[in-house]
Amino acid sequence: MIPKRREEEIRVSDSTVRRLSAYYRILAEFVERKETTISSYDLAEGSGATPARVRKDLSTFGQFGKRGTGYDPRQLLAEIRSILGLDRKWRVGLVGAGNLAHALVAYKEFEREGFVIEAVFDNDPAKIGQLWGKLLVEPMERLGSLSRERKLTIGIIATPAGAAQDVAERLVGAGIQGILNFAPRKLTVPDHVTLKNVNLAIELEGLSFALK
Amino acid sequence: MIPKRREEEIRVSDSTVRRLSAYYRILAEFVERKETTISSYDLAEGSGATPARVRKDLSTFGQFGKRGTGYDPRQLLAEIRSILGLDRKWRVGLVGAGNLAHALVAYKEFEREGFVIEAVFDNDPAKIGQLWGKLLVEPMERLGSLSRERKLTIGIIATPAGAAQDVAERLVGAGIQGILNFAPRKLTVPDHVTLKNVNLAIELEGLSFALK
DNA sequence: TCGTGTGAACGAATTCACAGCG
DNA sequence: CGCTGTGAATTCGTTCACACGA
Repeated sequence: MIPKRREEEIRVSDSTVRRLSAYYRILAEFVERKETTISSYDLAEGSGATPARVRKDLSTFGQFGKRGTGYDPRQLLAEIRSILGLDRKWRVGLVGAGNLAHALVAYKEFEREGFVIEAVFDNDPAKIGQLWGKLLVEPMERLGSLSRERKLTIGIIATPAGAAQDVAERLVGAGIQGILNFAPRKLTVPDHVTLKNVNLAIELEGLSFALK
Repeated sequence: MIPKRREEEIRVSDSTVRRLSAYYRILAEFVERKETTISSYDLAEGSGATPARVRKDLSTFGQFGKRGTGYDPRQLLAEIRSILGLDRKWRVGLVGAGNLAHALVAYKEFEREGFVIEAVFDNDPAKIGQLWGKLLVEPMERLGSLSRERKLTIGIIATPAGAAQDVAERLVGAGIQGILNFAPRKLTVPDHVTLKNVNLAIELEGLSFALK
């Protein structure tokens, strides 16, 4: 209802952002089911948080609820969409045209949230020129020119570990603002570029530790 | 050097486990390069932690370093391998034979750390019977019998969201101990089964928030 | 001397508990 | 009354700083 003024320089932790993502998905379900209210208890149950935590998270950004009633799913969904920056289109370039890239291109969730893969690059002649849906697999040489031409803002690295740092530098050189790295290698990028890493092995190691 | 007695019921946070995974990879590089020592500063730099944090993390499990010198990479690698439970073989069943599954089967890191994919399942007749390297794509009906036959302990769900809960229940029924879920759906499993979720969209949403 | 191991200090995240409002 | 919004209390994770031993 009353969003907080943006200039207050709110500090938001990484875990808060991850929870907002979780709330976002629960809200989408509630809207889908045409529910007219949702409580912090509902959001807590679906996301694994506590009701107090949910309310604290939301209150960071404004006062969106009605006391005694709860939140309006449709409205809160819109608020969180805006908070997460999902109310705009993100043009994404995907580097490395392997199986993981294939999976990412096929991942419906991305498009739904405004992440549109606008280009796929690889340096394997056997892959260059392949048609992936509407996308043509492009040679690495075109990364710079196409990034600018198609106004890409996010790059996804889905190459083998050995190529990752080089690819990151090319992406930075092409003016990309954020990088999502799936290669199991620590990358170095300038401060003005945001880097997120996903390491599939870490999750399995977490399971291994828990089961041991 | 002196590992801590295990019965002390040490509480280890999720973030500690994730950092141990990071140290593990740095140590593997040091061993590869035949370095004879590694300090908490080296481990901190490579993992994004602080030296104090590294030492605290390690001291949770024992005293592995030499004062004034550092740690022996080979020895510390072995310790962490044991702590993470990577000193044994984990037999993994993969459900859903799509592109993501393909990527996971091809992911070299898994095998290297003891995670061996022993079976792949799908319910699509077009996929059943396909040969993936040495693996035959099996029909879902065989999940129970094959899980037991091949002593699978971990199940990976790489199906569409709609099938995930059903698959999880079949895995639980087949006696699996841990589940790694890639489907964007909240799953319910009994307490004795460990569940880890990986949601590819969450990471992109984090980027979106940071860039907005 | 150098870097570990660790209690103590600190800061961040979470939970408690209740005032406030529909 | 029911559920939000939020200070206060608490728990948990991190950093500091230094004693200790190689």
